[in-house]
Amino acid sequence: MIRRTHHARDRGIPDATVARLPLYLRALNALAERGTLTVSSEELAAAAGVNSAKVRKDLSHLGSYGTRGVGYDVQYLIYQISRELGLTQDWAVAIVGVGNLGRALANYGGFVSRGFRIAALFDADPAVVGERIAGLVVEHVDALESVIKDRGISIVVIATPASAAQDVCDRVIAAGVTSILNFAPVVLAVPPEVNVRKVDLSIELQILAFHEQRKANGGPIMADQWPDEVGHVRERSMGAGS
Amino acid sequence: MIRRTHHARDRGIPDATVARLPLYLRALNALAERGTLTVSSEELAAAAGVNSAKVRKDLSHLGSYGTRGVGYDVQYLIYQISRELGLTQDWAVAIVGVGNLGRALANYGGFVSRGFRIAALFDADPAVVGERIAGLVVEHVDALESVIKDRGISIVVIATPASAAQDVCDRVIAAGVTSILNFAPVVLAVPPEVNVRKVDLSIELQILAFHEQRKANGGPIMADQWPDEVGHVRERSMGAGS
DNA sequence: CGGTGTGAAGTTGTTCACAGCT
DNA sequence: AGCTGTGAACAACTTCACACCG
Repeated sequence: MIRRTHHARDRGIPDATVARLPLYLRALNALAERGTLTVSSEELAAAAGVNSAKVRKDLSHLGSYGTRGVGYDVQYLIYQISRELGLTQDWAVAIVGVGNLGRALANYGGFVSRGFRIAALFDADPAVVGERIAGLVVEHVDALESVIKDRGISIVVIATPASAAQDVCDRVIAAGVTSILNFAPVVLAVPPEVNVRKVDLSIELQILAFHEQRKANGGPIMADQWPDEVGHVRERSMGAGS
Repeated sequence: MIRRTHHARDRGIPDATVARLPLYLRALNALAERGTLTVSSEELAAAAGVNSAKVRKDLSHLGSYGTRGVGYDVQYLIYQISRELGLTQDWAVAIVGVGNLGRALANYGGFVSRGFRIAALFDADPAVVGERIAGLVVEHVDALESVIKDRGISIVVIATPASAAQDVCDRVIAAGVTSILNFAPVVLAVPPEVNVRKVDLSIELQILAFHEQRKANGGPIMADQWPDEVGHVRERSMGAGS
């Protein structure tokens, strides 16, 4: 299936490590701004909220960029991580779906700050098309394919309603996009070479609720029954043949 | 012994499983709406985008709710997962920071749909305080503590600028909140009994960029040097030896 | 038969602890 | 002395494969 094992060159960076590199990068940028020149794994770990052994192992996957007895050169490490993440080039990003969330994303400074440039906004609603947001004119989603090709867009953010997401997804993939950030609450079906990351607000809340509930009722086992009026019995209800 | 599974009884559901339950729940709701009565692990797996063995193992952590040879009763499973996640009660949620993102969250229907009720909006900007959004009047952040207590708010969403996030975090924790969903791009420092989940838009993009870059340059090793000359000559290999 | 529930094997990620470099 | 880099132990998660049941 999805195996990312090419006979390991230096380039076999574990997913878990990749997910933490942006965190280190942010911490390093903060340190750099304060004029810090070098940082130990211990300090970087504290700033990123992880364990120091993890920092050292993560960074060792990029190469030996530290100095024993001293630590890591902040600027050098920023450069190496940026390069590894591909942030030394800039990426043209399109946002599809300019509702509340799409607008928030378009106006979100954090995107632009590193390597990412929002190059197009799309919506299907004629009332929204033509509107100017964050310096861009919203285009009709009909133009998706041509704009993606013309502007070299390589990452697409889907911020449409759930019902439109799969269709948009299919179209951008057909247009050659292989990296998608999906905010719609659906599981997108994509071919294996396409990379999808998902951000789902309500799932995050549900996970919090789980832990909150567990904290609340110290552990007693709750009644394992339906509310009475439902009157459900396990063995039934599937009797009907097709 | 920093063991997450402290004195838990048989209800020790793995984190990875908890994170997938909302996914199953959504898939099951979709099935229920189409009138489906039972579902096999294979079908549910397809709908949730995971492997079927994973579905069975995940569900087995909740109890034996399937029927061999048949599958799972959709309604019954919806109820059990909802109960496990704590969605049979409803949770009062506050959003702090009513910028673009905060507004989008306040208006996002997905929250309200299951168990979550947005009970307060806060901002520090006097120009925003008093504004009516999604049926709620934005309150000044000064009222944070009292409103949290009065309305029984148990989950707080932080959608402030990075600079304000830690302060807001400290205050809501002091007011008794132990579940936080953080959208600000900072690592929040919290005591161990507090649960923080983080959603970071720019980190997701950076992870995508990493994979996109790797796809682009099939595998050749790139120049491993500073643009200028920093003179770090790479000298690797000879790793093990002990 | 068809499909769940689950030991066991396999994989990935985390943490420890220390050798070895600066 | 101090701190990195890393084998090795450990822990978590995933997948397999099959006994068992309806």
